[in-house]
Amino acid sequence: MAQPTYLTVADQLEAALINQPAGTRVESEHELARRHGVNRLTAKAALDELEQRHLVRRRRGSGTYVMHRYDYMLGSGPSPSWSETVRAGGGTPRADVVDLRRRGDTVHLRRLGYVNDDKALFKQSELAADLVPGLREALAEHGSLYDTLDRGYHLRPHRRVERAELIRPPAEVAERLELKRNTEVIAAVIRTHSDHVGREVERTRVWLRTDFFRLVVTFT
Amino acid sequence: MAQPTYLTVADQLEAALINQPAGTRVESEHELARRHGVNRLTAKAALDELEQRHLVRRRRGSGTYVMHRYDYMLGSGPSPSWSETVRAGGGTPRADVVDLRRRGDTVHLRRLGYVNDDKALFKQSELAADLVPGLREALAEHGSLYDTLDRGYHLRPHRRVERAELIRPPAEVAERLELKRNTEVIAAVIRTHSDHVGREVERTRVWLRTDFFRLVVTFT
DNA sequence: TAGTGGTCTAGACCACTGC
DNA sequence: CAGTGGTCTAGACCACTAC
Repeated sequence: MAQPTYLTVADQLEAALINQPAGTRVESEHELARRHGVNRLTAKAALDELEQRHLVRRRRGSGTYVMHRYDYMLGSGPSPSWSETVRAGGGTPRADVVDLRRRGDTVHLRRLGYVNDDKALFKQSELAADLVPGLREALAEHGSLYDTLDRGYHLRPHRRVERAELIRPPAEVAERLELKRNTEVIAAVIRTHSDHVGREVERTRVWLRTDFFRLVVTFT
Repeated sequence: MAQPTYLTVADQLEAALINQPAGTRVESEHELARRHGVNRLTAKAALDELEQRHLVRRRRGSGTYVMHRYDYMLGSGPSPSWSETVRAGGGTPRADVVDLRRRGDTVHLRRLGYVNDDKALFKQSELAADLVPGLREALAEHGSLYDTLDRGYHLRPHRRVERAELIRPPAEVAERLELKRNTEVIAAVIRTHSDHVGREVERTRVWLRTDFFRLVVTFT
């Protein structure tokens, strides 16, 4: 054959899945193997191939599911927040506070971002404590940090990206995002200035799983 | 065991390779399997793991070799060219003209970039024909396109990145870079303005293999 | 030609998930 | 509990590379 069996199976499956909504169940390794009359390892190779193409996600004990990927847009100008992008693409974003504590003049905030209830990103922010009293409650009310600074504290926030890159994640991030050993993440550093009080409000580092997000950078 | 065998083998091998120069030969699947008393597929899984971590490169019929990865830096300010980065990291960059033809007012240029004689990137440029007469010879003399515009034509070139992203490559690029089906590439669009003649000189699209380069974006 | 990695089979046991 | 994907074995044939 011109092409290995597992790639033929993968391509055929990709064509069948191309218009399926995210979360759709894909047939199991055993079913796929039986249907194509191949060994289970060959069927597994096909599904692993689709996972590497970021088209499906595989979970031990559960199954294989169709994935959608969202563009994480960064730019020298204003760019949409990750949650806006996810919502625009038909997904459901959510963010949970993992840790929030004050040390001196700074509030340290850690949050986990979810896409359709799957862990997708981790954010670590340092905020000027005097500008954000009662942050936990304000976050719970407004959801995104940007919206909280904007509508909760009326700070007229202005985001500025400092750096973005692909890296092998630090141990804590890998653990938090339940990453396999060999996967990279998108890492970005973002500063937010308040046009209202004329000071920097916060500095955020964010790490995003590359199977949920695709990095797109634009310069004006 | 707390960890699968192939990951233990991979981690042990990674530790042994961490300070080896690029191009160093790694033991074969058969040797690795014999030395650890495991099946060849388990040894293969370990080496594939290291390949996914971008630490080695595997070639059928030849062997497994230590890889080095270079940062591809892009920014709103001036950033080093890929060849500078490679040279600074101890590698040897080279670029070959694949195709060069004139259509109307525009010169279409296609080049392949090599790192230590391995195909690593593909560039496609459109230049203002009147500004670069005898381009082929000038390129052969100066090497990099930027240097050619600068020292060959004295155009005082000024590079500006327009967009950078990670994508599944177009078919032609995948073929030119000999990519496996599932790998993404760094894609960027760069425009060069001539401060000397006050016009745009060229527009380049470049695609880089992610096993040779790591995308790093900085904003000033 | 000898050695490499790529693919494939037919089994097996396991950890984990969801009901 | 049944079903899922993760790992592992012991084989085999093949395409390709380097000498």
